Amino acid sequence: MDLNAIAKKWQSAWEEAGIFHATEGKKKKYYVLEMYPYPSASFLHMGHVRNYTIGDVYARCKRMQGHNVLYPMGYDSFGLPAETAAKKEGIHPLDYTEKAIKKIIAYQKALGNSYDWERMLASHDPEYYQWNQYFFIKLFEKGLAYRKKAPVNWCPNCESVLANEEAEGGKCWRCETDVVKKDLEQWFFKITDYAERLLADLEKIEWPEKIKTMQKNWIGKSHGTEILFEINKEQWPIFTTRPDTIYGVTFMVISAHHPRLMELTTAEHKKDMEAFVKKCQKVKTQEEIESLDKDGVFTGSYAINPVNGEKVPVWAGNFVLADYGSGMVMAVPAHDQRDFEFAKKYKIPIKEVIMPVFGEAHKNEEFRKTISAVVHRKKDNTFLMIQWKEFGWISPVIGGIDQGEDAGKAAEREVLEETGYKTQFIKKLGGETEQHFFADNKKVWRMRLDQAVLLELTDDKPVTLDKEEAKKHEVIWMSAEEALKKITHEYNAFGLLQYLGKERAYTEEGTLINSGEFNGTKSTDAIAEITKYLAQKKLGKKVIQYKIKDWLISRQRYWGTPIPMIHCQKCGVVPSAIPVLLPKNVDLKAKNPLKEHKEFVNVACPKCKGPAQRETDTMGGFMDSSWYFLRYCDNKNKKEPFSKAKVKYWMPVDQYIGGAEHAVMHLIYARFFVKALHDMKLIDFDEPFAKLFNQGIVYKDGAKMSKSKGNVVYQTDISDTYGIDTARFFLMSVATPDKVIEWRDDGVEGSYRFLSRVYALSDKKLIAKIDTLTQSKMHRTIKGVTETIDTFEYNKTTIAITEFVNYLQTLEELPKEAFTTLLLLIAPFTPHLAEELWEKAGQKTFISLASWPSFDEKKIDAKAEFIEETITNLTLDMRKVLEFAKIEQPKTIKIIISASWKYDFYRLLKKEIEKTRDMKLILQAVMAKQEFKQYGEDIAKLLPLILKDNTKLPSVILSQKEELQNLQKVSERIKGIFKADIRIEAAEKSTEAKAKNASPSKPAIVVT
RNA sequence: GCGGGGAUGGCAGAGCGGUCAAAUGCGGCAGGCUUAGGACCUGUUCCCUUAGUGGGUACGUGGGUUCAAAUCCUACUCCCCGCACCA
Repeated sequence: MDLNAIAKKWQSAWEEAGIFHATEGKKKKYYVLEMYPYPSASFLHMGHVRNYTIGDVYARCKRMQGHNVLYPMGYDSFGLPAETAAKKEGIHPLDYTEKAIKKIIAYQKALGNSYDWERMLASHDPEYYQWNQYFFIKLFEKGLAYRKKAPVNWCPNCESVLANEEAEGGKCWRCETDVVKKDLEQWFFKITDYAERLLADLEKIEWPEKIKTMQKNWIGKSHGTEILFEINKEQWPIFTTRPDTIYGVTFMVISAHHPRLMELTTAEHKKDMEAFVKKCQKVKTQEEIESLDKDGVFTGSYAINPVNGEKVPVWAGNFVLADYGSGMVMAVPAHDQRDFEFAKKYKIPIKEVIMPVFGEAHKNEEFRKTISAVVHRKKDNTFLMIQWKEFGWISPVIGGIDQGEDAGKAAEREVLEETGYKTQFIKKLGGETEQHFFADNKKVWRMRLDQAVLLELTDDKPVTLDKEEAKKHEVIWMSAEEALKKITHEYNAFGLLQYLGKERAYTEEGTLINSGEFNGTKSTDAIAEITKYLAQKKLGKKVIQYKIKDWLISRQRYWGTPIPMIHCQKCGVVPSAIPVLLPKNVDLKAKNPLKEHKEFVNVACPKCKGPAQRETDTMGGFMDSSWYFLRYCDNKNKKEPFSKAKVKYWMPVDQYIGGAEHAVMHLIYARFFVKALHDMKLIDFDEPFAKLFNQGIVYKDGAKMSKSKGNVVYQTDISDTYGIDTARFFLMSVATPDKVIEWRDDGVEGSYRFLSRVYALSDKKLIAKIDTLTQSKMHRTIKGVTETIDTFEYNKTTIAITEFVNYLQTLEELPKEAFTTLLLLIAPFTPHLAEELWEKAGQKTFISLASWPSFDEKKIDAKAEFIEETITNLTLDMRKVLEFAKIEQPKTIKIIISASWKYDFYRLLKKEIEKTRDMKLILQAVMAKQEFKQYGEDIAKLLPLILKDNTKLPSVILSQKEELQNLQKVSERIKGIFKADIRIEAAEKSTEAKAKNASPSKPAIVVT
């Protein structure tokens, strides 16, 4: 079996016959799409092989199931990697890219995927990117493309914009200069206009929940209130989700990147502020941002709190985002952790306005005066102290104490002493774990997150905490929630919380205090009430905020689609005629090659014909990938991006396949783009991808395969030795395709051996007739394969196929139908081998175009399979007995069927063996799965009785009648196997069974 | 910190209330075939005991629900993957 020769043979046969070319037709379409790759010039590794195979299996299966399948491939060929690689190797990006595409096509063809190569596209091709420009202008005309200032990475030394990759660590990749953020005019798409629809329409699509959640978080809808604060006689809006804390505002913070920051900065603070802003402008690495300390400078201005007229200082801070909300926040240090940290650092007052309370007891005035609780919060231990009037301080412990008794004990004591309370340590309670409790009373609370124990100590002896013991000591077990309710209701306790430690903010809900007329309101209610109050005074309103930002499309790079705009002094920004071709003869060493290219830049204004300049920014690559799936539908169209009719036929993509790393960027942009085109009436659907599948990554030595790490296994490493079909089959059989897998060389051999066994089957004699058993197994396999392919559970598919092959292997002669069915089922996985054997079996057509076999549930004959299984087991057992009895050729065979406990069966057997060495047969009837389901109810009824006797479950449940019938068939076969006479006798109930009274129902049926 | 997904035999990976000492593959062991090795075939592979029945311990840890739990609930621990100073 030369799998490489076979692969070559069929790959050229397919290509010659052009069988994977899809044309629009009447058949039901199915669009399978893999995310188009960046054309790298290096070999494909096993990760690529896996990704592409996942799609190909699906596409092939759908094609065989009678769909008109569109399965194209193309290349995301614009972008920084080509530019960098080209610079490194001194070749032009165009030449580099085209060479790379040629290479990758060759590698991909060697995979044997059923791509329609005629629909290939590459985004750097003017035939493609001119339509980017077309759409750009469309979006511009719709007001969805606009220009505004935005920060870019800027190297002051090179005077050049840097890509994020070039500014890693905040240093320029060329000169190591510190990179700064600089505001430049940039192009944006107004994706924010679509935020709500992008969120709502997630309901419409079948995507992994994980991706949907990521998109939801990315869009980040939040309901809140916009509140106007007066600063220097001017109203400044801020956004908050916690208007209930407005009385606790002790300062304001404006973002260091806020465009109007300087307006608020008074002369005396100007110098400090400028230094601060400069400091904030430095590009930070991710780690730096994470560990960044709150930092700020006072502006010198004051804001007036609209609800109480309080004057609070306005600070500039590094932790406030300029482009979320209004770039300024009201700071409530008592109830927001960030504000808290800032306030601590700059010694700004902290004013508490939310009081944590539990239950409703706080509404009772009397308890307010007499009962209080203290929460002491430290970084890791939280203690709740409750004082109630009859008992004094009680210290329940919430969490933490088991891990570090000493720390817990010390901290707790500290709290108690701080409150002026004399503590008494009650020694450990409980069994193995040391647990500490404090109390001076006859009641002790112990609390751990979800449970609380109230111990009523009748004397000073420690009590254990297990339930039985607890009962004796009147210990009450309850959930924390219940316990708190009990405190507030039954014991009339009430928590007035203060933060003794002042180490962190209280961000939970509670009741308002120090909040004027809103005192006593629940904080959750206060959100609405205060918003309403502000709205009435025209000082605030309810608003919805999204985290999603407009899509920055501009790149200050050469290798991308030129933005088709012209800047004219007179007419402003004017769309250019298209296509605007990317000039090839540029100085690639220049800081910005397009800007230096005079003929490109200097043009006449399309409106006034006066001198004007072309936009030199290019579009980011996500523009290309936002509509390439539409272009596949009509990739040769020279007049328009696509014909509406063709797109209408093929779109939306039925099954999209790609990595989860695109969860937010590409997958949101494409959805936005399609919605925008839909609104322009260019297409009639508004979601591009009906179903999405995320494949898992292939790891090796604990890391993702990558050239730089040197842990790459290339396509050819495996295919040279074992053939590409082996690689495909192996990769699909290791795990479900969405799982991360670790590459291991040894498994491949197993797959190769398996394919060899499939190949060996083709040497068996094919017969026309098919027996019921084979037929049953066949239909079972078809069913399993069909269902598991559909849900991408390919590893189960391969198992179903393997089991079928194992069975077929046992047959002397192969029913042709079974064999061809096997080939059809395996064809999506190992298409070349399948074609070869298909041909060998005398078929004239391509298996790739053959019809998928259908299954008939009725043909799955559980009984036949049951009998077969019985015989197999029986034969094995018999052989063992024969060996044991040292008898070669038995004269008679006595069959004993146990329909009952193994115990009884083997007693009988033993007896038989002792009685006569002529006994030649053991039969152990094995209960099939179906039978169990069928008789499950009866078993359930019997169970309590059986269990009373401590007896094992019956191993066989069969009706007597059915059993006898099956037995006849079994005996025939056994007779053949052992070439002996067979006698079947009714068996008597074993004496042992009787003696043990193993079961009240018929325990054993012995037929001899 | 927030959100999502996990933890199963030497390894990978199914199972998701009774047929479970747990599919399948890899690896290990023994036997057959071979001059030998490889390939292939057969058996075996948690522990104790057996010719066979039998018993014990097991699906991250602790509790719970159930006649019955790898499977359901609950808490904890650890791992992975996203997002992250979003007010």
